[in-house]
Amino acid sequence: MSQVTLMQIAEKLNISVSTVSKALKDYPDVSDKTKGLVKELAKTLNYQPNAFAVNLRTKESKTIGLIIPAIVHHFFSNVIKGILAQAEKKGYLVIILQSNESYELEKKQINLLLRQRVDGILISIANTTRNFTHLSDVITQGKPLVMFDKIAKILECSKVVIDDRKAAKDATQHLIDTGCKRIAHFRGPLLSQNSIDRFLGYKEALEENNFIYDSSLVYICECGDSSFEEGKFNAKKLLQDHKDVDGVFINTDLVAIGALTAFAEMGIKVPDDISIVGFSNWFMSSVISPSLTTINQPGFEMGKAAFKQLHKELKQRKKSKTVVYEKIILDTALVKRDSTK
Amino acid sequence: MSQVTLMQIAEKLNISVSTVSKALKDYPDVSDKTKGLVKELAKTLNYQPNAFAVNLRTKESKTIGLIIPAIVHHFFSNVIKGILAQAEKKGYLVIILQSNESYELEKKQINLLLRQRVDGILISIANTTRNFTHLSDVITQGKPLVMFDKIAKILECSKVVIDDRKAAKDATQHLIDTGCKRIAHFRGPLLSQNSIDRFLGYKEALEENNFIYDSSLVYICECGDSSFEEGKFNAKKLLQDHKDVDGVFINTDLVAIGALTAFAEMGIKVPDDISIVGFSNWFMSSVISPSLTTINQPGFEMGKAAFKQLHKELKQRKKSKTVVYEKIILDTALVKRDSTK
DNA sequence: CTGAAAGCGCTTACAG
DNA sequence: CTGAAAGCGCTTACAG
Repeated sequence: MSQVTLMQIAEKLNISVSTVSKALKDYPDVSDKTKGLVKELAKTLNYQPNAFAVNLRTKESKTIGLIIPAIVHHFFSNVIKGILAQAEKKGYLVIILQSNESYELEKKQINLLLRQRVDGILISIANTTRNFTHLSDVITQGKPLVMFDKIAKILECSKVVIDDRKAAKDATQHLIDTGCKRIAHFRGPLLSQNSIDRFLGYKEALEENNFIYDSSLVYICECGDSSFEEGKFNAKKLLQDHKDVDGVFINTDLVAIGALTAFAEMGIKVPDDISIVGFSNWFMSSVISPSLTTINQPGFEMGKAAFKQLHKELKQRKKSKTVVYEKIILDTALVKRDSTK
Repeated sequence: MSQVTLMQIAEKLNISVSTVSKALKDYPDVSDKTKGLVKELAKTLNYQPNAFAVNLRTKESKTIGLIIPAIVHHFFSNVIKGILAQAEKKGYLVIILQSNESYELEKKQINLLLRQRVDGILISIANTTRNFTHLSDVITQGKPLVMFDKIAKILECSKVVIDDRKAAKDATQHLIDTGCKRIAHFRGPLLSQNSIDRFLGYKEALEENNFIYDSSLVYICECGDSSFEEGKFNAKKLLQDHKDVDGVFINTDLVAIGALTAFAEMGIKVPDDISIVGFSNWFMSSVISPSLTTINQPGFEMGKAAFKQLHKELKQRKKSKTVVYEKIILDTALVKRDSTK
């Protein structure tokens, strides 16, 4: 029923609490006989060390915090899965918070985690986050912080990312290789670092192939959030503005699927009239019709790598070694499907 | 840098630790002057109470555990979102674990959470869970447990669910109302409670409308996991076995989308040749073509309701009131789209 | 090989 | 109004 303590075991065995504690932890200076007795009784009483007391003594909780912009999101939920899988292996628990792409909330959540004394923090920052002092505070307090996917470039800490620019360049190059002559781009939120990098990759591909960059072909997300609706909206606008466009590279699969839907409604044939490449490789993209050519973004692997790096730093700090920040770049790949020729 | 303690504040102010503690918590028996001084200094030093010590004293951590079969899943990620939103409001943190539909893992995770001394547990059980002692242990230990969606009917605790049977009946009735004469059912895993209830709803609708129940029209999930592939597989099998089927009620949207894809590949027209109703209302179902008629399952609301109930029980226990278990049934609704006439 | 003691940082019943 | 003291349950350096 109520919780068994070291004290209770000690009393029943007529030995001291210290000896019980040491016996359970296999200290070499306890006799095998005592160890046997203690362990047996602990087992029959179903003794579980009180984590609160252990945490207070050892100053660590074997718990980390994770802040993520959105959970209902194919890519991010895969990242979470990767983090949980790896954390479980190493005996860590994960407290998850959703920032909802809000800087204010993110800041508050960092404080919550710090107050809870988590051992480290994993974060993918909100689109609206411009100020990073709440994050540098984490590092100043001596807690490891690892950023993934949506990172702050200027912050000194470990990061796990993909090469957005290169991936976007590959996507655009694929449109060029399959014969597109005039290629538009839906670029998502203006200030998101991923969006910026993907935009730059798009531009770079155009330049390398001697295409003229035309800023009127680049559509920004008006609504702030990269959504299905936005894809529909921009697709319609695109058709009004530019009748000659024959290819679009779209920032995110969800938006691409919105565009695909709008094109279908308007009788535009994909890929015959317009080719589309998305980004992320959501499951949905493989079952929509036409299925969507896209860039595979390895969410599960990213989650695993992020936790691994955090764990590495946790160990380095424990041994008072100098912590080495790393930037881990995961591979992306173009997944060719039916929305391109 | 390193953490400020009550002791440090007390020394700087030349008062006792007890007074500092009480001042910060606005005890009425501390002078306003002292309170002012303490609070001011606490603020400038950025004092944060050490959660480990507070937990040890108060025997609660304001943290709950959540075990869920899968995270990369539209419905469950919505539930998580609802839980986190509500937990945040009440000042609780949530440790999330994924059981992967494995009973063994689920059992281990319950123990992990118990050892961590979470204040309560929220769970949707694995399909493979037959034995519930790990769950009744939670209740025996005096910790509140609330189950949602995938519940164990025999366990005495609060539950938040939908009426799977009624919803399935509505789905089947819709097929009947739109003219289907011979209706198949893809029922998912044999032993999952939800699957059983949905199957019973299907059967009930048939009976009420004087349709003859034909068990050869019911397809079980062979692979154990309700997947896209399973939908494709069963759809093909269905066409081989029964040329006369003109409607299918499918257990889960993902499987239904698999079936939709297989039908498209084989030149079967939906809904002209066969009508389909899914279950869950995944986002995907609204963008696929033809869009899928389905049952809306309110994930976000379910998450909110589950946390609310847990919180209620937490408060009841704290006040030593008798805890009243509740069964909360949330409304579902048929969402008519293009896969039915 | 065993145990007494100190201490992690807080809360709260009690004394003054 | 303030403070000394006990205690939450554990860990570990130290003494014997």
